[in-house]
Amino acid sequence: MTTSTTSRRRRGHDPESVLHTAVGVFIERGYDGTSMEDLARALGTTKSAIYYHVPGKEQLLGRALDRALDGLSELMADERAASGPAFDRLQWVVRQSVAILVDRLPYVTLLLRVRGNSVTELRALERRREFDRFVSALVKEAAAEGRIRPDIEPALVTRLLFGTVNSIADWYQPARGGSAGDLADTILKITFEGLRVR
Amino acid sequence: MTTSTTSRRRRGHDPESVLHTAVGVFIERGYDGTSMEDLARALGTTKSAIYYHVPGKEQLLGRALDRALDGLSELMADERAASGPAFDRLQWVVRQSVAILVDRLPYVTLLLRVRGNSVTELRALERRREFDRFVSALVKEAAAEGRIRPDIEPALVTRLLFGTVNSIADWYQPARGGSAGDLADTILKITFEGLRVR
DNA sequence: TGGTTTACCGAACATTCGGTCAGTAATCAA
DNA sequence: TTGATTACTGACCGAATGTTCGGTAAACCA
Repeated sequence: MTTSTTSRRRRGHDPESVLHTAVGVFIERGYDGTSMEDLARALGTTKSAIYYHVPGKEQLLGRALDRALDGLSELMADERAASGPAFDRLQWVVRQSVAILVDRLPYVTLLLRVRGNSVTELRALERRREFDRFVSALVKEAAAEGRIRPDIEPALVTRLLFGTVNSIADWYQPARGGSAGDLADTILKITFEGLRVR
Repeated sequence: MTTSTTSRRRRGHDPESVLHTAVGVFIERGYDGTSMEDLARALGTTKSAIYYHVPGKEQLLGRALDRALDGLSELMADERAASGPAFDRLQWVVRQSVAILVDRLPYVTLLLRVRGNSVTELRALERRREFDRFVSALVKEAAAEGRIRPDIEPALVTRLLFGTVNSIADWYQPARGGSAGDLADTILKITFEGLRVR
């Protein structure tokens, strides 16, 4: 046996490892605050070596955002988001969103910070808005079913519900925090049953 | 009467108006994504004119962050956060936090995006952590009182509760959304009573 | 062994960055 | 009227930015 997995490669990097490291640095310093020199340092190489593996800084961001967004797309395409009472589907979507967030943490973290500064970011924002509309419709249905409180606008419920979910990205550490399932349970408990003891 | 308010000023800008505009642009494009040229364009002046009124880009950020943090400091110093049952104090702190967020929206928005890239940002993060500890202690007390559910870690409750509150900064538009008081009512309803109809 | 490909290096590119500075027109108090 | 102050302008600075390119050592295939 020679060195690594398949089709042995002699040294260094590949597009995947560059992306992985880049996303980490992007999160730490912000995308705009990260220079290619910063990336090179984090990878232990030179700027020009990076360009051998990936086409540039913005494409690096684009690939990262797509990983997060593909997760959400798969979620929306799932049959479990399409059949049954809206209330149950909503809970399933929240649970799955937590799972995706934890599973693809760095990519989703990056997505949540995008503000639309470039074509890449604008495209990502548009795909993200699609998911928002999807959830919003679910909340509206669940309200129509009479299963969630009718005294708060569905649009506001959606925003606050996913504000809670997305805030995970600000503090979750895979090593310390519990499993994604436990975290989802907690979030569903708080958001649907409330904090107060009764 | 000559021109404006007190001590008439002939043309243009002052530190306050520069800060106000700068914060808007910082939010739109991100601090690192904003150049002094961008600021000059937004102000309808030149880069060098900006430097007549303010010492530089980072100080601009520092002043903005201080406005947000001073709000939180005043909150912590308030007597209503210090006496009475922890449960009531916690609700008061949440309500006040929403009020500050809405009242100083652009400054708080900026604060919530800080990651610690410079001395200015690190100082801001440290002050923000102080507030987090303050809230965390309150949650712990309220749990000890038996008024909030005991089956979720106080630290996690704090994070999710303020994840919900802080998410306001991502979508609230003063012109459209209701008053800060109404918004706080809604948030307290959802977080303490839950979404589910019972 | 020889030629091709892979994976890089270092230097350089044009551009943009935050910031400085000498000069100046307009307004001010005296 | 004059001298000082205010509020700039425009040219410029060195450093840093993302990206390109000519070269090259090592590994590969024949």
